[in-house]
Amino acid sequence: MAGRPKIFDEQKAWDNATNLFWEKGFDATSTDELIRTMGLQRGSFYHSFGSKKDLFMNAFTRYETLAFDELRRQLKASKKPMNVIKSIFYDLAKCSIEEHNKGCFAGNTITALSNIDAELTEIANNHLKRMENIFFEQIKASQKTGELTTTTDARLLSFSLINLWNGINITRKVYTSQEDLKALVDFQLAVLI
Amino acid sequence: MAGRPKIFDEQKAWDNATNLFWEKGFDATSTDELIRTMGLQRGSFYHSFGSKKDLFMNAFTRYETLAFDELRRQLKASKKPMNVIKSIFYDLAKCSIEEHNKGCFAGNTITALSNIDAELTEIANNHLKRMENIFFEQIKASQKTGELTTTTDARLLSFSLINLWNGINITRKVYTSQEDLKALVDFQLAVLI
DNA sequence: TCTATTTTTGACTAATTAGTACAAAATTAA
DNA sequence: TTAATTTTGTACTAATTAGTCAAAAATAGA
Repeated sequence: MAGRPKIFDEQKAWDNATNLFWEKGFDATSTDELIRTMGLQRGSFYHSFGSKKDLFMNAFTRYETLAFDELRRQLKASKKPMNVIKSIFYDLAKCSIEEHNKGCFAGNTITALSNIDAELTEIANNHLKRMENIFFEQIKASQKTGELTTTTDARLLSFSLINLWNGINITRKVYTSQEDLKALVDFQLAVLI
Repeated sequence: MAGRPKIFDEQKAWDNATNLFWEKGFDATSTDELIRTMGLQRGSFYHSFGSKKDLFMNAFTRYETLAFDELRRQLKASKKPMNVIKSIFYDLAKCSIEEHNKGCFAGNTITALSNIDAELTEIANNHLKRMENIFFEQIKASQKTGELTTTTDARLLSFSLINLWNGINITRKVYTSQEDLKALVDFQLAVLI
């Protein structure tokens, strides 16, 4: 396999594209800005990444894989995996204003595109469903091991958690106080006993 | 005051513009589509409504006034005003898929524009803060009258309610089952005793 | 060195965007 | 009837949009 070698940093190009899409959303991110941010030329962009939509889908999938692999690794490694899940929410509360404004990549996408692009909406929908399912599986497991003593239905708890996730990712854009957000998380996670 | 009278229905023009912005968001709504939907001509549009952004701001304010006036009226008229607040959430759970996909006008706006347009984001932020404050005032009042017996801090409860609102308005786009959403609302509103 | 393969480069297109200009038509008060 | 006022309709602009294309450049292997 010969050919002129790529001169841009592929990992960084993906990271920068993901970050830009996450911050500004699919529609408000122009190809011009993507190309600049990713550090390549117009032709190379379309040659290497297909189209703006292709890039978004692949960037999202890459982000999802990285995030879930890491979460599953942490859950497996922990002796109290429910604490890993709880810390997901406490981490949100600790974010800076810039991070607050980024919000949830999936939630942002669904909100912006649910009446615009069915394909991208479905990808983001599936992400949240997978996340809820990770919560569900862990809650069920922790109820078996005794880490959790609550007898509340695991599905209801996981559904409530994904809803908490969705809520905080908007609420923290409006209310940036870390103490207030922490108090909210305390209050909401009190059911996980 | 002389002058040629308007031939388009002003109320309906506002309603249609609001609805379109609500469904598709500020950026994804083009002036072409606005003009068509509002039933007027390009010249009349800019003459009567200024600019796309002016129209959005005025449409949002009009929507906000209508919604909050109605809510305050209901709270005043009811003997159990906390039931009015509870029904806000149960009503969300009962929506059709199309209504689910519309979501919250304010939440949509914040999500789409928080890194794009500070002015429109602030208007939508204030809307959610006002809503949370209506919750707060009512909870405080109902704790005094005895309608609520819980001693949980009124601010924490109202904060939790606005977060529930934000969450459900995304969650219901992903999980459209009315029973599941009702169960979530039941579970979350159990603190209002 | 030659060749096949791949990437880079930058100018190009066609469509869409928000907004403007302005004359003609319509309406009403005086 | 007329002067004042407003809407209408349409052609226009300037900027931005996503995406295309062909030629030049760089490599590995024969």
